[in-house]
Amino acid sequence: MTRWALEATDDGGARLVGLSADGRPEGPVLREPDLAAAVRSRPEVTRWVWRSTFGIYPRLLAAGVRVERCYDIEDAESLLLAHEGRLGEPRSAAAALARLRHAPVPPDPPQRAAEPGSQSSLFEPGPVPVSLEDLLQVYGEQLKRHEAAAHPGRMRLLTAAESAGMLIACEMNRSGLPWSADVHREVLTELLGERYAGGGEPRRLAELADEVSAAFGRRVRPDLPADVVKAFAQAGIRVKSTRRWEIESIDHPAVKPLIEYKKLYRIWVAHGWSWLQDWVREGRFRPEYLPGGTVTGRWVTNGGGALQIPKVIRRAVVADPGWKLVVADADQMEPRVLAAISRDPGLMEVAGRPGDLYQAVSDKAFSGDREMAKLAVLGAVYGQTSGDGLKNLALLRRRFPRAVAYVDDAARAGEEGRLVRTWLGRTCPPAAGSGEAEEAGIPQDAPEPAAEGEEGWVPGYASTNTRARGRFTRNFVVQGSAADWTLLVMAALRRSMSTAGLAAELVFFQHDEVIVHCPEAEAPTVVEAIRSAAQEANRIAFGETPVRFPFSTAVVSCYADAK
DNA sequence: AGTCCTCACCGG
DNA sequence: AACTCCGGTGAGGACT
Repeated sequence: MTRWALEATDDGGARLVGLSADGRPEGPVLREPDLAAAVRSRPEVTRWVWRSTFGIYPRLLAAGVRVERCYDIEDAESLLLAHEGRLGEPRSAAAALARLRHAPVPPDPPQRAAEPGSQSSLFEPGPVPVSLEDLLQVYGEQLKRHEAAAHPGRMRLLTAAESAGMLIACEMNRSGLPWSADVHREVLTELLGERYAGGGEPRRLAELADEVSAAFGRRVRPDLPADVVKAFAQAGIRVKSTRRWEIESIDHPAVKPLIEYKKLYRIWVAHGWSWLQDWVREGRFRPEYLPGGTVTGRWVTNGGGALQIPKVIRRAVVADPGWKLVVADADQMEPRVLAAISRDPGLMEVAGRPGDLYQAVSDKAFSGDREMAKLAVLGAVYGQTSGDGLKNLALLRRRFPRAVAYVDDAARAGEEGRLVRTWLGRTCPPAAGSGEAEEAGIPQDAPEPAAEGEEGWVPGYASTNTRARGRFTRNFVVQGSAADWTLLVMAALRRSMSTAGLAAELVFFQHDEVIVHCPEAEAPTVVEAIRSAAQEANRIAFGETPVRFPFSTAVVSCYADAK
């Protein structure tokens, strides 16, 4: 393993130095005039240590230089701070350095929102410059902090994996997802009808709005929930909201066109012609991926809604001529992850059988009722607390006691305000008094309300917010450990495709699903690479267990044909 | 005019 | 049968 530290200078050059095994500089800091050339001329370097992947790697990619591995100091700082339970401390390299020197800690620079078509990074370099020498102080300290983690080996794996994720995200941000604007427009016209001049609703939406109004006997705007609720009330039907699941069972002539309107309206506003205009250039949709953008470690995208592409719009994702899309998604990832992290013997055995996992669970505990088994498993993971879920959960607990105890423990830890960690050590911050955690989407304890006041409050039981936090941490250990695992899969897949010298590129990633764009001849190799990456990630993350992580793969020209 | 909130949909 | 977990998105409207 050859490691070098790298800093981009303002004039397009680089300062860089080789590192010893313990992360200390070996020899003098070199100065080179060209950043990309400095990296390209050192193919023996297997890991580049730098302040921020998003701050430097896009420049290398633009010059045609890819790197094998990296270590992202600011990302590692985030993960380490969370692991140490230090919620809300600034994560920048400058802040880390200031803490090291007991100096005033600068706040993080604000995040900039993505603009359509922009190639810029989410995190601009901070306002406080940090020299390469200072950066290496922070790096050395971070290496020590890994050793103080609950499981040092897993923590090292976590920061390495997420650094790999940063490389992959930059590469995907650059390559983009193959997108046929012509097919997209065909789909839109088919669904929505022609657009009227002036940018108003397309024909089909206008017709549906008229049908809704006719059914109510007065002018109703279907895109205004308050208007719809009022219209139903005047028709003698009380509804609390206009959500589809609430109104679809109502016997009223307005319901059918209303539901159709909502579905199409959504496509029009979120993935219509203006989306196409904003986000698709030269046959590629380029969202900005951000690894670890959520508390659980799932990625988010910034702009373009790449993780919410409606199924009907997937017809627009079309491979280049002579190329294919390899679409792969992990089968029942979350219960398999629960088996691996809880080490429940029964669930591991079930997750090691070939074939459908929910069927296997149902054969073992639910007399062959697959739907019931699936609901029970998902209920355990999501914290379902009512209805048939509870009854099914009892059955699940009898057959798979360790698995259910694992998520129950996570829920209790969350309710008690303790730190909760994924398998690799990504940490859910404890409940805190400030509003900071709540802004990050983590349910927080609130002051206990008066006993008489709150509906459903029972003396001696946890408050609504505490229970919400329990559900959150219950889900966190499974969803977050699954995110750990997929990160390792992505890293292994990227490396094996690169080692094999393929032209194949990762072009899409969505929680448990990945798309590789490759020349047709490479497709079988890519399919096999995905299979072995899943195996490798399984072994590295969880060690030797009977649990299997199969992927369903499809080699297609169009994403919509994958399922 | 700009900011924040609610609603309801999309995806996993 | 109910709408539990994690997010992004845009429109409309209330507010400053």
